[in-house]
Amino acid sequence: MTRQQAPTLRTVAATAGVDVSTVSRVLNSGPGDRARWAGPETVERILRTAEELGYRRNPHAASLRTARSQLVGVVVPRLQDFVLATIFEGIDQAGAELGYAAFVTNSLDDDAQRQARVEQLLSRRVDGLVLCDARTDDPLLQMLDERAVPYVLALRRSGDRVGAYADEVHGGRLVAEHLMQLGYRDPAVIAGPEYASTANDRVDGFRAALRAGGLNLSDDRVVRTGFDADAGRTGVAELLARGPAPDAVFATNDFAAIGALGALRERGLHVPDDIGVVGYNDTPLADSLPIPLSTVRSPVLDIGRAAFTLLEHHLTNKPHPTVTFTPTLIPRATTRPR
Amino acid sequence: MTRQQAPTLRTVAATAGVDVSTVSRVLNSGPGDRARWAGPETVERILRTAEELGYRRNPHAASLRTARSQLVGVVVPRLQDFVLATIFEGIDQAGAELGYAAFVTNSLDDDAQRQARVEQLLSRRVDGLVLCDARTDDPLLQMLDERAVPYVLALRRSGDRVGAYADEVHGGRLVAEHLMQLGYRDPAVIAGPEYASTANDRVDGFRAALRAGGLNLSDDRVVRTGFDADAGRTGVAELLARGPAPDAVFATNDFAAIGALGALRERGLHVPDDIGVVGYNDTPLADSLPIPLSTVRSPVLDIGRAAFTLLEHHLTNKPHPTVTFTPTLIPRATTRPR
DNA sequence: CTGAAAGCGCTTACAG
DNA sequence: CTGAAAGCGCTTACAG
Repeated sequence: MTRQQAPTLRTVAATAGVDVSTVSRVLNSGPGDRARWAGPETVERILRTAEELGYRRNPHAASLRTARSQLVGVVVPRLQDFVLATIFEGIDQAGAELGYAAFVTNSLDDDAQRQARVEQLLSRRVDGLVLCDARTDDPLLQMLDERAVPYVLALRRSGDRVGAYADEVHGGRLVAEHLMQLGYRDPAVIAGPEYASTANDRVDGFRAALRAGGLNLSDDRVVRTGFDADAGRTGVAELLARGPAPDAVFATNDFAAIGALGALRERGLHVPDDIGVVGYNDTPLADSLPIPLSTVRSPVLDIGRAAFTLLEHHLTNKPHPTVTFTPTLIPRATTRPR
Repeated sequence: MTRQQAPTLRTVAATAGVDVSTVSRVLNSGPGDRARWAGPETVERILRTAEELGYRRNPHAASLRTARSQLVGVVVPRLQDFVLATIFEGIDQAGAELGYAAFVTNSLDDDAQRQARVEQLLSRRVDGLVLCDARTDDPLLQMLDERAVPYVLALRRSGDRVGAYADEVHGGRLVAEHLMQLGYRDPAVIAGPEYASTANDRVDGFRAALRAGGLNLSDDRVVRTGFDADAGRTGVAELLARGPAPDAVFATNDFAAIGALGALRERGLHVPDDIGVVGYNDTPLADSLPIPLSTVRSPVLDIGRAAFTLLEHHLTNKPHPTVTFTPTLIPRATTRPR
């Protein structure tokens, strides 16, 4: 059996005995206003014929005509990262509900790669972009602004650009309050890279809450590394090299926290008895580790959904103000009362 | 500043003083055979003009005309799974090199969802599909066969359909040989769901190698659960409920292995002293766990790349036989000589 | 309420 | 080597 010749609007029109324009109008109207375009029995006949023939509109023809592709492009640092994969899923879900399809692509937080990926997406004629890899200072965004390309941000902020975010400052604050409440007095931070607003905001919130609680986070209690397990190991090594061990470590990412856990173990420091550890993101594994990890969870699926909605509002000239979601602290076994 | 009016072939043709057909032919030829379509200085002029005007072909117009979209659809069980995200990345990379773009979507291993996702992809007029969620018995694939939709499989097999796979039987064998070599004599298996060929093949290879080594894997040493950490916990509970503890556990997935690690710990069984544990996939975290996990690694990026190549060969009527990649054992701290 | 026509931006036989 | 023409499958003013 060979691939069936896909029926076109013309086929449907001929079979139903009406003009293609009528079929087009009926098929593109909601159940509510179909009556505006054809008599009830004509509508019924068209619908039935399209159904029987298995008609599907050719999106390329429609795009060509309307100059709208119903396609969006999503740029993430790494799709292998659970948080980003989930944000994409949210975008994809919300998009599908409105007839949009989404392309995703990895930027690897690399300038050249980001640039190339965005150009490819634009070549594919996406209607707009969701960028999940914004930098605090970001020339790419300026370029998009100049070219008037519709886009929104997600997760990572840049200036006061519109996007769907988690309240990372609040997240950092939750961690500090949790630690203070348990009696920790000398915490340290292993933070992600400077170009990510998320890492910065978490540290800021953490520091502010500590101060409000009468504690000071000195510079030698903060180390900036990356987002992976290796960063956690390096971070612990660095902190311990600087002097006496802190009584808790806040890693701004679960992977870094897990790396830290390993490094602490090698040095004979017991968690949570000798030292507390808190991560960020609530990675699926956090719950299932031999010592379940205390961490912070943000509603990342919702962030993805909201980002798409923002973009769609942008594309249809509706208001689309920034939205911010609130994270929650998930206390588990790597912290406990002292 | 408003979005620039995108230059079309017509603009380029007018500016260069030639016909659109000439521009089209020149732009669509490789550097080698451009000379077939225009004189050298004409070619040069066209290329320069297109460059200066920032011309990009409208892919929707091209698709409409050629009935080829240069789009492929990828269906994965879950993009949140590192292995699947990496396979997608391979497909996307290899596709981009040949001018293809890829859509990904989650099937969640759910029949209705898979069906719906595939239909959406087909509505978008993808040229073909890469399916990473095939089942041992799979009605969806039969449907695609009947409709003559071009597709290839990746990772999970179904019958003898063409795809890019890892030699999972070999992977299972590697685990068994590793354990026997270290002196383990009574291993158990926590296996993924029956509908996934990967889980079945790993168990088959494991069992065969054990037998070759004079060991027998009895039925009560095998428990079938799922692919996540919870499955690992449940698996351990089930195994221990059946009688004396095994001296090793092979979980066919790292997440399950990590869940197992947690459950063993709660029961006071020390890894690797009391019991060895081996996972599968070499998840990023495996290396960084407090007790680094022994596991098996398959070249999943290559599997993704190969899957795309297979599909592209299919689409262009070139031979495209199944390809199989060989996994490697990564011994770490959850197993050791007894 | 329905139809006829134009045109979106390409590619590709067909001529010359 | 280059051009003129047709047509892919839609949508949308414009008529009536």
